[in-house]
Amino acid sequence: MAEPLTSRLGYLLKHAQLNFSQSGARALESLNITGRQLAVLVVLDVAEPLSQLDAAKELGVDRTTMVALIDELEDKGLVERRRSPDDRRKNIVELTAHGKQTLTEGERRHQETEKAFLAGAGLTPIEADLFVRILKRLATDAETPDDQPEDKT
Amino acid sequence: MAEPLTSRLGYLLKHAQLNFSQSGARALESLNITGRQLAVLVVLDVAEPLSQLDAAKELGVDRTTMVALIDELEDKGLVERRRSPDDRRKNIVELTAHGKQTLTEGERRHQETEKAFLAGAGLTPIEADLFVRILKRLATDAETPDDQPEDKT
DNA sequence: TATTGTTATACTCTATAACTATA
DNA sequence: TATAGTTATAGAGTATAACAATA
Repeated sequence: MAEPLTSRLGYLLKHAQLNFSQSGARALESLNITGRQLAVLVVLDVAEPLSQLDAAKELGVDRTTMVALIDELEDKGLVERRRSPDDRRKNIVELTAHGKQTLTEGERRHQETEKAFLAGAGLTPIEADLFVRILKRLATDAETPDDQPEDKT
Repeated sequence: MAEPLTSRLGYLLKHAQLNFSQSGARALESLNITGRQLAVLVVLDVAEPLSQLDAAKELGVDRTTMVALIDELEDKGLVERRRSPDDRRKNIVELTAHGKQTLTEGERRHQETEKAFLAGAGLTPIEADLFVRILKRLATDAETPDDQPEDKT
């Protein structure tokens, strides 16, 4: 009758994401960071150091969430907070030497994981490239027009 | 330096999924069910009615989670529990007439949402089809080989 | 008054442990 | 003893409200 669950787009996106994040977690395990933490390091690794709020906006999370994320990274010695001299309300967050090393190696593993993930599903490089380009459109075209069909039940 | 966040596969999968589930939620809003609840109805709509545990396995959730899901659906009058005569430990869960109507209309809207979502990103039907086939492989090829690279930091 | 970081709190989602009734 | 459903509880993950320091 109804299509099987495994052909539903929502299910597929969710489980593809789950599979990938598990692969990523495995790859980062011995580096002692999570994928989430690596993403924060990526955000923070810019020429002009960011405040916590800037980083939060960049990552698309709340500033209260960013407090906890920075806490974790600081506990591991990967970043350091310091008061901004320009505006003493702000914490400037910068990578430590250890943080930079971890970022470099984490990124290497991340790239490797992406390649392995796409190749592991038997995708040719051309297919993989097409897939990622399509995915990018679906991830960023935030607003599909609101059709809001009539209630016919 | 590092690739921008928006080209990371994990980020793209997560946000594509978020976008889609928001579209789905909007489409189902006036039907008064969530995407999750519709998925449960899909699972339950089979010739041989399922027990709660069977349905949980089918959906890939815990049996305690299924209790709450069935509670919600029963409160809305979409399903009914009855004790299995064969094994009185089991609850057989069946769609009510209202549940069947809701499922039919929900599925119609869901299909419409999928089409709109893929078309909305400017995908041709051929691209959309290819995308879904690739996604299916990525969602189901659960285990990528564990490379577990050396710690080079 | 508004903003940044922080804390306390709450809410969602989900799983584990323990209870009950059945087998 | 084991299984199905249930409840209580706890753990992520994240957000809202309130507070202190600063602007």
